[in-house]
Amino acid sequence: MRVSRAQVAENKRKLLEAAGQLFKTNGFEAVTVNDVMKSAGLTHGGFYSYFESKDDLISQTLTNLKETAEALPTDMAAFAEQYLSLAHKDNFARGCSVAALAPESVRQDGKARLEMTASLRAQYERLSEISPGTSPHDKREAAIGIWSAMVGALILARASNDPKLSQEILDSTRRWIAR
Amino acid sequence: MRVSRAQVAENKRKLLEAAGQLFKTNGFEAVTVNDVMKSAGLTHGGFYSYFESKDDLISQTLTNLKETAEALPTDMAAFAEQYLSLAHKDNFARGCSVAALAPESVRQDGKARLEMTASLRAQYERLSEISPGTSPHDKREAAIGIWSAMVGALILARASNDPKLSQEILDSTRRWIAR
DNA sequence: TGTACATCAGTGAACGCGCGTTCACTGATGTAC
DNA sequence: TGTACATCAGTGAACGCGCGTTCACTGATGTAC
Repeated sequence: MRVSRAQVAENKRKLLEAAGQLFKTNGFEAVTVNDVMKSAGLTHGGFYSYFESKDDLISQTLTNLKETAEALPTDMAAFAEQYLSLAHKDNFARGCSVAALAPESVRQDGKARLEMTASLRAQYERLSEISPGTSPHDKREAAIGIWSAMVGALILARASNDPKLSQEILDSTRRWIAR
Repeated sequence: MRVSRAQVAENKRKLLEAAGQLFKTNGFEAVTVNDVMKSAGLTHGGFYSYFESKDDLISQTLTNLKETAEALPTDMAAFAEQYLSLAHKDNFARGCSVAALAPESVRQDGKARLEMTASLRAQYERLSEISPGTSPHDKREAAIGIWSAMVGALILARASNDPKLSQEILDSTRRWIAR
């Protein structure tokens, strides 16, 4: 049955939020249209009144993740400590979208690639402001190097099935960044 | 029809090599059993005389990738230059297994995780030997930090759909590592 | 070395299953008067 | 404000398709004598 405009807006918000968490946890392919609809309390048939296709859902979800990203801490050491923590390593659903989805975005269509690239640019600009260095050029170079190391460390710590090695990867990378 | 033992060994070698390239290029899920068999000139039905299941193929492929990994350069700067190149960024099939498959291995079964973890350990030990630092502890910490940055940079450079940004990520990370 | 038979790698049709997508229908919402 | 109708979000069955996997069969290889 038909539903109010407010309900439609709320459903779409729920769908995009659920999709973001599911995609970050299980990857684009393993998450089904039905999974996403169920997590908003709907049935799968209604999917196409919200999205044109699964590809459309993916690109809209990436846009949503980019727009709802929380503010960046103002201190690099504090940001690194939180980012390179065991808690973040284990929390795929609410964790970094870039670490979770950048590797998969390579194989997605143009819109998804575009969103991911925009997220990267935004992150480099924000990180440049709190990066070490005397010139804007040096600060940006540091921001890029630091972001490579942080994303790499999170991905590798997650890939390890040995918690001790995961911890060592996070800790060593954090100390090496600050060297 | 039956085939000689030598042919069986050669087929298995071909299958594992093709699977490695296909998985690194398209991911575990997108590559079908049929894709792998075709690339060795066989039909899909024969798959199960070589592997127990697709999961078995995945873990055997990871073992094979680890064992057939080329030797590590003896110089960190030379290694970084080759690893952080546009050529490597564009060459998924023959490129780094860790950057291509570590993000996906998280969702694989125990054997695949085990192989990936072993690959990580081996890489840290090899990189420790050519890393800067005065003590073994410092060298290992540097090796871990450098490997995080290299893998992260390759993944992010691949995620970007703007070649200029990709190049900047690779170059800046390389310079930042050597700072 | 040659022959007869057992083995088994490979083939291709078939299976069950889950996926993305479509569709006819329902009934509450939104709109026109 | 109240009524009559049009709209459309949501439902659940159904679709076509491709996947991993199974299976009966084929015929060359490997083995026993």
